[in-house]
Amino acid sequence: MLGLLREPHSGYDIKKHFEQSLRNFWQAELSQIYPLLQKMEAEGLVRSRHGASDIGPTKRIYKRAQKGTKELHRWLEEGPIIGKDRISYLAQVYFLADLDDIDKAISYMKSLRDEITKKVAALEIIESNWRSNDTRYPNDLADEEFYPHLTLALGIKRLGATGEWCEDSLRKMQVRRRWTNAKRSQL
Amino acid sequence: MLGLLREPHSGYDIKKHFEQSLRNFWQAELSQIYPLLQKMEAEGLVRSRHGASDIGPTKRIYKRAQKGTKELHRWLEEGPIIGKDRISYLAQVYFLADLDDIDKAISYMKSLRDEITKKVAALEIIESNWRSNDTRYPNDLADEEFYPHLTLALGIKRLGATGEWCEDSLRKMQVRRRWTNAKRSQL
DNA sequence: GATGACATGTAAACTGTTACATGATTTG
DNA sequence: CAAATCATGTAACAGTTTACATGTCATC
Repeated sequence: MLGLLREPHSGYDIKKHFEQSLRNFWQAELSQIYPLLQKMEAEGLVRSRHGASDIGPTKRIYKRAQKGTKELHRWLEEGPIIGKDRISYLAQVYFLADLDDIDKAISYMKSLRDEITKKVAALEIIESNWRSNDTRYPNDLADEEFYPHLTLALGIKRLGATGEWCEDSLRKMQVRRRWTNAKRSQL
Repeated sequence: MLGLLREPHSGYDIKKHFEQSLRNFWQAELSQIYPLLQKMEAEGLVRSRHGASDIGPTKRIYKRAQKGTKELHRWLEEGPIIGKDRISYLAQVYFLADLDDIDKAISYMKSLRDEITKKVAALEIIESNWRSNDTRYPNDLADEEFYPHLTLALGIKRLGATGEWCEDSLRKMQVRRRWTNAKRSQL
């Protein structure tokens, strides 16, 4: 939130940012955003003023205060925060054996692959649009756009790797299915 | 938790599992595990009995009930849960421009690369130990071990891709630094 | 007998989601 | 004027972490 509030934005605007550029690695609901903005204002990290909307009712526009910038920089200079990412679908994969049904496991993996494929395609469209709308993309972008580009690039790379893993896994699982069927027909 | 409780375990044992094989995609504290076990028992998903420990005080041993197995299978058959993973360090990367200091940004990325390198090395050691202790690894493993192997393989693959992205990003950033310095010396 | 690992829990604080509630403004 | 979007919020619940509290058993 502090990062986004380098430029003035309303809570509603912030939600749009979460839905657009940040959605690959962070999300937040309006019901979390509004109280947090109020809390941050009480703490002196941001300041608000009223602003007219181009379209729709008036907004409350927040912007980072000096204290907020200091806090943001402190967070950035702490170094990378890693190691706490949860991946729900991996928890499911981990326990697929419990179904004791290789066909169900394979169809699980296929639908995972399909979802991943969709997501990577969506990111690639974002990137190709960016590329065609800005001749500076990617290496001559201003810093404010270059770092977001890096996060997009990682999103594409990771999802691509995940898609390949799905295909690898499917191949391994299909081999196991043949094995199982061979055994069964021996009975 | 239901997945793990196919075999009987105490809360303390479950914590060990989270610290070992599941740590790459899921974690939980004892203070979350114990109340949850109690809640699940009240709901009839698991049953508990007392059990002696090899070492240390007696344990409360939980095991999945039929209802728990049903619930686990329902969850698995729902299909993949995706799209809500948060990656804190990407939020940091996104806003690195705010520091307005390419050297700080580069040292951020270097320390990210170092952390990723460490993690991938740790996973590779787990895998190579597994491989040397079990000749069936990976394709002839029993299902109960094969699916955990898949999650380990994805962990390695994703971290590897992330490490490559760090190196790519560092190269791009170093080019930008030279650019900035060239500009500065023109003044 | 001190230390550390084993073992189980509670309380308070914090974080996040879902549901509810309200109302303004724009567009068809 | 109906529906969609814009805009801001609260309340209840669910999930998670940190700190606190207690006690057992094995090893040095």
